[in-house]
Amino acid sequence: MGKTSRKVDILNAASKVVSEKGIFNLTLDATAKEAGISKGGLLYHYPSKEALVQGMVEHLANNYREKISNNAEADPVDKGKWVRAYVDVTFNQAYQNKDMHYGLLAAKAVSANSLDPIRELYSDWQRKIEDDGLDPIKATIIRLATDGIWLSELFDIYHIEKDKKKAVYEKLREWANE
Amino acid sequence: MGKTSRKVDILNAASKVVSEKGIFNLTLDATAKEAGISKGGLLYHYPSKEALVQGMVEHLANNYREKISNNAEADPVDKGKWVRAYVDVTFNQAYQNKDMHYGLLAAKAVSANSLDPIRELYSDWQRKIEDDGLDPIKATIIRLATDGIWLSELFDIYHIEKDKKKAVYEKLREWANE
DNA sequence: CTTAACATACCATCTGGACGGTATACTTTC
DNA sequence: GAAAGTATACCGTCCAGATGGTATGTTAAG
Repeated sequence: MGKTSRKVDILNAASKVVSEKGIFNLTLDATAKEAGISKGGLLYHYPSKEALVQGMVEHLANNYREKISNNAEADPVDKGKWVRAYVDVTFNQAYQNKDMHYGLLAAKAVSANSLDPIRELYSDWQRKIEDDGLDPIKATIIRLATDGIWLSELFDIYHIEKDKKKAVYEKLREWANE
Repeated sequence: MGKTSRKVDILNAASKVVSEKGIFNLTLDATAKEAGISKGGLLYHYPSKEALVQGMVEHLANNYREKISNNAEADPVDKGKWVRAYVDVTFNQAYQNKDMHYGLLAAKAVSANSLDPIRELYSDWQRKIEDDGLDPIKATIIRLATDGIWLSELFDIYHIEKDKKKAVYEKLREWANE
């Protein structure tokens, strides 16, 4: 538990508030209380609610970019490495804390352009996935299916059993190696 | 343009508010104004905001259930008909008005259990899709990829070009016929 | 005349955020 | 090296406006 910066503390607190109490209760007061500081202190770091949400989105976008990037670069095989990285990270590394979920929801709720960092991230990935040496349509489908898993967890819509999730994962991985 | 019931008018108005101004501005006042009635009138039909959102969710769940059901029943081939219905409706019929999007967002924002009708719907579909005569894992992947398309439109995260979307659609359809 | 379908007026509460202060650390000046 | 100035990181209070919901009309239909 090294010392994290106060800014990151605040972002984590905001995520926690969204996760526990929903978007409508993501208030400055609640976030400040969760982060253990006052509202004034919070507003010092993020001068408005929109700035706070912006901070959440940028933080998680950077996290994901780095994770997937690291994964792809560590892959010894070039062909399909971005697709595999996308699948692996989403299935196995993305959900310890559900930052991405809550950040996305908050961003969608707050304003249209607060999602811009995510848009950029996705365009980038999509380009890499299409240019990954696999059939672009099949690669896109692998990616979309991965997003589908993600959607179901985001909205908590239906629970896919562990075994089935694993089978899906393995099939997608298999396709990403062809 | 037939006369729709006032209740449905209100639900459409609520959807429109969410689409144009975001979840945070889905207020009773705004919904009433959009529906052309007073707040008192709105509260006569939906006695609370939660009831209003509940109404949105149930309405769209019924719509979708019916659409997919009709599609599947009209399919002359039994094997894979639910998968095809799911793909077809999501790709081609679901987005004229984005009810599902806004209803889902509103429900997720308002309370956990307001998503229950959607959960039920999805469990139902998943069961049918797995028991559709295709390889269950492949059928699930087709379904997840379809959901992925849906996610990208819901969050307006990245725009998939028309041609590519069509190619994805055709590949998924092809798989649904194997 | 009764009931359904609204409208109007009003209220208690909450929220974003502006603001004035405080304590501490760092920098510059003499 | 001490005093003065300045920047950083917070705190606690206050307020205007928005919001959900209630209470009380009013009107039209049957």
